[in-house]
Amino acid sequence: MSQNNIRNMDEFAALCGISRPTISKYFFDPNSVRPSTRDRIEAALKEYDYRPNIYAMNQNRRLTKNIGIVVPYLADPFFAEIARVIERRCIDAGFTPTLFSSHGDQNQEIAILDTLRSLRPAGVLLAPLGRASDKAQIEEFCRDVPTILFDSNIEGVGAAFVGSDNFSFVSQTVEYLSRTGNVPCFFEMRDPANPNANKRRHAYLEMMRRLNLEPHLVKIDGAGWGFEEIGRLGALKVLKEGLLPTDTVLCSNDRLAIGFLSACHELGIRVGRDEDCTIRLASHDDHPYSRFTCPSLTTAAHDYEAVSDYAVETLFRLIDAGGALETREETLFAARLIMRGSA
Amino acid sequence: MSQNNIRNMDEFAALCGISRPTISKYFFDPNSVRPSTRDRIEAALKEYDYRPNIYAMNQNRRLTKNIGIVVPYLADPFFAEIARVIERRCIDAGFTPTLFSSHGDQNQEIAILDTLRSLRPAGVLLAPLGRASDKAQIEEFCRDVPTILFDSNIEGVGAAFVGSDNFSFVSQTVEYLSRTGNVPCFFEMRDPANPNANKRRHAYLEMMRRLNLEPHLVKIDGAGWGFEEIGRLGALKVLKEGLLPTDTVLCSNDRLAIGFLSACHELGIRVGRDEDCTIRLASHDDHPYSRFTCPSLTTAAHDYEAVSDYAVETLFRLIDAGGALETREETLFAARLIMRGSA
DNA sequence: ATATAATTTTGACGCGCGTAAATAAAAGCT
DNA sequence: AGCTTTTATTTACGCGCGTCAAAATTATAT
Repeated sequence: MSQNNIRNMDEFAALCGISRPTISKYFFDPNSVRPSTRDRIEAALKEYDYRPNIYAMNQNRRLTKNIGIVVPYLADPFFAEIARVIERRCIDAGFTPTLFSSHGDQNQEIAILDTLRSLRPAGVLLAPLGRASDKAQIEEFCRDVPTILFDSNIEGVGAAFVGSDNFSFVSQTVEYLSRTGNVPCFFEMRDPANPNANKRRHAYLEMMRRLNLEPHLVKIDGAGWGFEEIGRLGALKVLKEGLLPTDTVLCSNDRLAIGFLSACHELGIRVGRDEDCTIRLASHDDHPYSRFTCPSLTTAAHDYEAVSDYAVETLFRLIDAGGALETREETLFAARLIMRGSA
Repeated sequence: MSQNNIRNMDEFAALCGISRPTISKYFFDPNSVRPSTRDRIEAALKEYDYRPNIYAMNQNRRLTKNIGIVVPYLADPFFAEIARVIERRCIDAGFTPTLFSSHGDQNQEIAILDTLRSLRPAGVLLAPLGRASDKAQIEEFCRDVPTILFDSNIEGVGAAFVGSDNFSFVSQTVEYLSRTGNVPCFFEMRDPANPNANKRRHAYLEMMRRLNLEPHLVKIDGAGWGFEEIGRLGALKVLKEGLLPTDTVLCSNDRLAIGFLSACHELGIRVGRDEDCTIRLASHDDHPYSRFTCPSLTTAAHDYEAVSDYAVETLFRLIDAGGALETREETLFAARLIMRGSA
């Protein structure tokens, strides 16, 4: 690779022996030029290591190759993991993804949408904060920018929603728990930040109705995204005051369950299926850490790959379709029960 | 806020009654214009909601307001947390941070540096992969782009390094453990990905020498960034085969310790200070989950805030100084021992 | 009020590339 | 070979803003 003193596309085109508009076309889509010219360009590219100025490119293109990925809380490894997969898919498809985290804060979420507007992305994959989101702002954003919602739905907003089927999660855990032991109570935050939490509560109630069992909701206080600590404090209170209606607890999500386990350990309460255990605990999400808790968590797992892949795929369809799909699709993927030590 | 049909800075300048070059100056640095004009611009800004085109801006500016943040592994909440703080500081200082994760992969790290070059950032905060990094490439990058290394040092590379003092971590845990019980052995990966691991091993050996105690290194196999699983498998092997030289284990980092705890639970081994416990376990990092493990982890904590703040502050100094500091500074922050249940 | 310094305006050019239309060349087909 | 279709070239303009120099204005100090 020789020293590249190439300042712009004109010079590179000259070195290639190919006209600048063709080079420009190549960089927008390598497949849009004849294979023989593509080869010549790529040979020159190898030799001279030229890269077009992205600012000049994006300024004038109808559509950039940028994709925004927004997650509500990146310190949650669940979102880190899903973001990783999505990022990979975007890069492989020739896009430039940029990752944003709202860090659980409404203002940050709005600020991100603002930043995203000026990035003029081809599309956005947005996992909203949920209850804490400013829905009007998100709706307005989605009108201007082709957006797929994932993980957490907002009715009617965005071109499509891709997520997990909360009923599938809860039905499996409830069925399993009630089949193998006592009736599960449902442990959750009183004011959950995420709409999935509400769907899970309803699913629990519905499943209990179907099974002809009496439902018990255990609601704990706490706000924000520090679910482990909220779960821990809530569990401490519930356990100390003997408020637990049954010996089988189904947490709304794994992070609450991690806190619950921590509380149990503090109080010397053994959790699991063994004879010396007094509580069974199960949960939902298959959080990356759930297999390392003590005991490991029985949980219903997201189909990470399917959700990520389908969300990305839907976004690409949306982009190809010029920014609008015929109808707003909602796609839900089923959960997979993972039986581990805690129940 | 009236409907903004403002297409460019010219139109906005006309609406302001201020010349475009002055507006341009304002957007580069609001303090560079007279307070009275600043007020007029900001009043108009409120009314018309104009935002300059970032692509046109960045194309022509000598220096963008972009800052790149690169972490080796975002699914590790430790990095997610530090990235969050750094991001905040950058935004508050009027910069536009972009977050990248190498996801533990050398090729990704190189690809990120490549992307960063074309972003022409004012500066970069880079936490390298460590052993897996292509040092030559990073070195070359740092010659072109003002870069501060953090978390993981590469000798002589970058304008400065800001991180934690590994000796401070290990000296405190070793001192505490050996004072309150049996001599600790050091539990680590045979080929650690991160250079901090090597520093910690040396610190352990040095501390043991000073205390006139016999050191024991317990090296386990495994590659990659799935430390919990590596720790779990390593611990299972060590515990089953009775290879543990003492009842006190000091893990190189919390994620290994989380895996270790998981293994202990599987084998029915109780960990902690209580009488019925057979192992004491301590570690380093104060991972966000370390307080929720069972038992909670005694660990040495990073001064997250100090590291983040000083890294950012140093980067700003570097940018102000035009991209080069007089000498390469290495700044290390001391750890803080956090005593919890595991030791 | 006057001199001086600081700020703003005017006018103009350039950045690197996208894009469009007309033309030319190449490829594919019969 | 002659035709059609596809692809590349030529030429030219525009995007939105940074930046520069000279001129005009405004603020500050004496």
